[in-house]
Amino acid sequence: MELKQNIKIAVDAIVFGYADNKLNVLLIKQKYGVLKNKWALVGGFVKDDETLNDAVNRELHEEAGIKVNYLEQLYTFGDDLDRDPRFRVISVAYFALVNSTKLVLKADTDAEDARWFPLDELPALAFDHQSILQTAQKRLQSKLTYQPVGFDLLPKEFLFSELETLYCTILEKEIDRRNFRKKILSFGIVEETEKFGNKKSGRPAKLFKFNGLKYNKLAQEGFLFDINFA
Amino acid sequence: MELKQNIKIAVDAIVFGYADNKLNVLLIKQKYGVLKNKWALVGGFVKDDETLNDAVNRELHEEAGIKVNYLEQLYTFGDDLDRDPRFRVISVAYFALVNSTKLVLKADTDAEDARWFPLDELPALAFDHQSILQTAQKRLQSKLTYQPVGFDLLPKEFLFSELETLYCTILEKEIDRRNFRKKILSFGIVEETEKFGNKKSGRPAKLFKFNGLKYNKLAQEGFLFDINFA
DNA sequence: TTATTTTTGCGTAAATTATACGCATACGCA
DNA sequence: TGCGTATGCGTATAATTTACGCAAAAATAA
Repeated sequence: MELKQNIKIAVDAIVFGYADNKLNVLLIKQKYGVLKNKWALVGGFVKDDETLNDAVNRELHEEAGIKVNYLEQLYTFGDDLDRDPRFRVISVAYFALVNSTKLVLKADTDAEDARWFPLDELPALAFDHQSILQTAQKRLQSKLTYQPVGFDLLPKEFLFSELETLYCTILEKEIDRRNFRKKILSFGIVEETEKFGNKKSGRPAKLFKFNGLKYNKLAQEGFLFDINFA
Repeated sequence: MELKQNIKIAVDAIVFGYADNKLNVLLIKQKYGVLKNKWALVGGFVKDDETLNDAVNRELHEEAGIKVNYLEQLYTFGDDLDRDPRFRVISVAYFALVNSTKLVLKADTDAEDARWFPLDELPALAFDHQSILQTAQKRLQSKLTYQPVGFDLLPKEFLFSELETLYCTILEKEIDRRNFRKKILSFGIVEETEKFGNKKSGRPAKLFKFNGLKYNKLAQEGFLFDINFA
């Protein structure tokens, strides 16, 4: 077959983190190339002998030095022929969650700088990364309502109030505290620990932890986690 | 930049049709190449100057001569380095619905034959197309429960019993006829026509039609079409 | 010390929605 | 005319969601 295709294939990762009641996204500033001094998503070209999955994890490691908590394919952007001014690039975007934005971001190989940006304080982004980010945010919002991915954004042990604030922040709406607690507890996928978290004031609250095994079991049985509130 | 990437990018389409209370899939048999005499999904390589979307529509036209009713990106398969024995191929799979499997399938350019296969009578498929098809079937099942895509598989005017049977067939479960009707009607997105459909026996039933405008309006307002039954 | 504020944890009534049916109607057919 | 079959409407009951009340436990202010 004399197929001569001149399209490059890349992967990009939208990494969400959560800290101080804010949703953050990981961005990097490239040292070289057209992206010099512009903020962009973590990403790069796929090597001939690596899977898409390996490519994303490699870029995450090389450009920011992190391992993510949750990773799934988001969408493949290939309908804009001029996404990249250099040549035709099709990008497979991945959606990732990490449970601490306090983790060390090492700016290694290609990246000059790697930083967390709150979603409401974004700098100008390279290429079509702004639009990819919006797609990712929508995915996070909808995912949160039928899959307990919120735990991937929190530390292993957390307060119920933290989980609740996370839901309110991401879904951008008010949720009744008592009904939220009841619903989440009814699933049986969070467990009480003996420890207490410390806040400045108010009644001390127990720390809870997510039971991944229980979740997997229920998910396998086809249980639906309908986490919607009026 | 001295980037030398040797990966080909293809598109594949999983086209679902519905006829005689069965869910069908469109498959083609190639005339030339490694796929000679093997059944496969509609698909092919993306041209340098066409969008992914254009590529799918072109292949659908060239290989089967059809225009689909519903089309959306499904998933990008690129984690198996040996999907294609010839060289590394990453395939962006699309999910499509057509409202009549009676439509003329012209076997044109590359395809020797194009045919509808009931999901329970599939031939051996090329490459990893079997697994792609399974992903598509899951997508169809879940999509049916929160987006009224069932209408894209039926003719413009249909009987309620036909719509109900379609849901039962795709979701592979029994649904109470009366509750199903009540729920669908409650959304206000199907309208009664003056016409009657003809069946062999039983009370004559009115033909209904889907109101796409009304659906778009509700969808935009964020209305949730929860089409789940016990 | 005592009152006030804040946050937690449990509970409950009302509204809404889902589920499981009953049954009269309207045809074809013997 | 009676029977089989499919349609269209209705309704009681169960389950779930929603909207709150309120006491307990701590920090903080008076």
